[in-house]
Amino acid sequence: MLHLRRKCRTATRILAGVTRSDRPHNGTFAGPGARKALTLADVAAIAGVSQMTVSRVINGGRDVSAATRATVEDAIEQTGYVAHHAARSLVTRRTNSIAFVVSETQDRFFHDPVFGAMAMGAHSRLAADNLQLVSIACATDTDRRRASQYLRAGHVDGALLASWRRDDPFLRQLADSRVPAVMAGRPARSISIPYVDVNNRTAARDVVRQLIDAGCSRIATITGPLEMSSGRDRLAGYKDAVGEPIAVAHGDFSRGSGQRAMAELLECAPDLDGVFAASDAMAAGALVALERAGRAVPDDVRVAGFDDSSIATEVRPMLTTVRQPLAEIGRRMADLLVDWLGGGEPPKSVLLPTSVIRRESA
Amino acid sequence: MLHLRRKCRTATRILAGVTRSDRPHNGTFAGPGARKALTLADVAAIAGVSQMTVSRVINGGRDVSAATRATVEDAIEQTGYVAHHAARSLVTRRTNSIAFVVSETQDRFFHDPVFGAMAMGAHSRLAADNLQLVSIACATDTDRRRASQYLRAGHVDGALLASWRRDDPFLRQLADSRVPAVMAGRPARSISIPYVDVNNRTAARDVVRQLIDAGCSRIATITGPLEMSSGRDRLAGYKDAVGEPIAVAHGDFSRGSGQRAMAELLECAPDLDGVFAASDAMAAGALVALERAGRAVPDDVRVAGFDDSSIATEVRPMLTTVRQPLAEIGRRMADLLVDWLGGGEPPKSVLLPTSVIRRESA
DNA sequence: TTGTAGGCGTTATCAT
DNA sequence: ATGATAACGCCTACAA
Repeated sequence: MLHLRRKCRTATRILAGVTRSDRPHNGTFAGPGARKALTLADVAAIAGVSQMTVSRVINGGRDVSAATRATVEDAIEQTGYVAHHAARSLVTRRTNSIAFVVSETQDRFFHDPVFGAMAMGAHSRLAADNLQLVSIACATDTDRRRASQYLRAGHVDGALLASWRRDDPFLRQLADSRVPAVMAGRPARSISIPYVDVNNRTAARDVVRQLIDAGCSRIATITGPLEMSSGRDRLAGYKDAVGEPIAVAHGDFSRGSGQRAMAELLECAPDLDGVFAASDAMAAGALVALERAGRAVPDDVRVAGFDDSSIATEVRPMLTTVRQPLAEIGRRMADLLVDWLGGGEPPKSVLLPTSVIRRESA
Repeated sequence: MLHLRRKCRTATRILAGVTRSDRPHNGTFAGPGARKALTLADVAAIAGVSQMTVSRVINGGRDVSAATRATVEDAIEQTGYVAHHAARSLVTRRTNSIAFVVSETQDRFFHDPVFGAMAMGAHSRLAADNLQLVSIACATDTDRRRASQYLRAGHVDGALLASWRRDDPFLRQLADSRVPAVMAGRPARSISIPYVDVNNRTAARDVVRQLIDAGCSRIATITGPLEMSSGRDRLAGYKDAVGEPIAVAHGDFSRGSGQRAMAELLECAPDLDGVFAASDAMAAGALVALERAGRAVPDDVRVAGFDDSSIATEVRPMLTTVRQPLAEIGRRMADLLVDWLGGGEPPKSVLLPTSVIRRESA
């Protein structure tokens, strides 16, 4: 919506008088524990029935007469009663919540659209079962220990794992625990966690071949962390396509690391005419470094990324990249987990297809 | 790190043989409930002591002889025992976790660095007390209802709230509940939730004056949601500086909305020579729209943003903007909440300072 | 259709 | 220093 001054008196008038900045103020707060916590017994007393009846109404209301149900619902409405999670969970063994645990800093967690896309997919699947998705970022060992404890203590019914190094001890610990978990990307062989992944190796090979087909003969690469399957496999795919690597620089999938790595590559292999970055974020960083070095993309140097996250179309030139269905990956992870929780059987892992997307950078 | 082919045989050799893509495989999984859940009694039996002793060891180990403690710790280590959260929480009334609840889609949640910076600040403060931060995004009413239930059911000890419209019914519901919560930004007057904020109005006024000082005489604005205090106040500040608005377009703080709004502004006020966007993300979107329209920034049109999030330095030209201390805001929110949980007293709200940062766009 | 009794796994209280 | 016992608030039986 847009309002020109002339055209939109209404909007302007509505705003008048409500836009003054207020100073901080504080009303009166009940404070935690000020009001005694409401229990089933309280609501039952108000409704004039037994706890059991209230419980029934809350959990579906079956086998309750319409009249008493109405009474009880009134009481619930009036008191704002919500069943205490811990008490309920203790007996039902369910929390109705699922954790999305990413082994990254809060900053990277909230900055890389890859996680957003996955979370969106997972969220939509979980919402169908009214499961609450809670996200956890854990970058340090202390963080990971805390998160691991959190999961194993039973705060959630299961976990979705992303951006973990393939043999992380906490991953192993989780696999040994009874917490159902599904990973994005493959763990080490010795760790039995079902996963959803793409064939990173062939996908990387294909996009590098695209670079070759476009005329590149000296293609360098910026890798992801080699402790993660995706990092290793994408490097392997690059090698499959180019044979002997011209130059290899290591990043951590982040934009900043991509920029640094590109600067290094330019120094060590100034004659390169193509770069495959193992993530769009790193490719975006590479673009900045190339611009600073006065290299035109794609004319002097062609650049390819990986992910097809929203970054790919936000940067100029827009990135040629490997599309992996991020939201679908999240959805499938959630799907496997929910099935697992329902059926009791650990699910089979899944491989999803990728495709090469040609845009401006190559 | 970078490895030229010649220089880094080691790295290459290390990789050889481990990079083959594996097909999906599944080991044997215990599955949920396959192994009987471990309890205090089990550990106690193994250690040959009472549950109480094990409990003591877990919770600090005071009043336990060194010998028995060692025995018990062995048993815990050996079994991988972790106390069941629900049972413990039922009696202690503590969960040792805090929710960061943002009223946005998963996508926006994970895409706007503003939230990342806040979360980082909050996380660092909470980590000091070993509190787990869990993040929740709720864009729809269904989502918000679920999140509200989650909070009121006692899954967490308290909540950090961000990006809520000032009079959201769920906000009100939360304020009426016994869940301690601290907001980023001011709620409606009638809603008593302590908050951490900046003076959006004077900050916006100052950055618009900067535009004026730079020579702009026809400054339009792209607002945030007017249902949020920050959106309202930043618009008010803009008006304070310019008097009669040239043109006003409305966005939702997101990049895409900024691009759309800028396109509208160009259509309705083609002679504008300055734009104040109420967020860096929208300013970034505006930059794209201006580029497409062939307007040079800052030569033809000067652009100012708000937040000084990482976006401000990622786009070209880099954004002149209002710096608000996002991480500090998160930290203070966490601080207030932790104090509240400890002291029982609802905290006083806090205003943090801002400053105008001049970069390339204005 | 409704109510009563018991137990989920832990910690707090009180003995010893 | 250690152990027995009673809550915590809810739900699953079973009984009425």
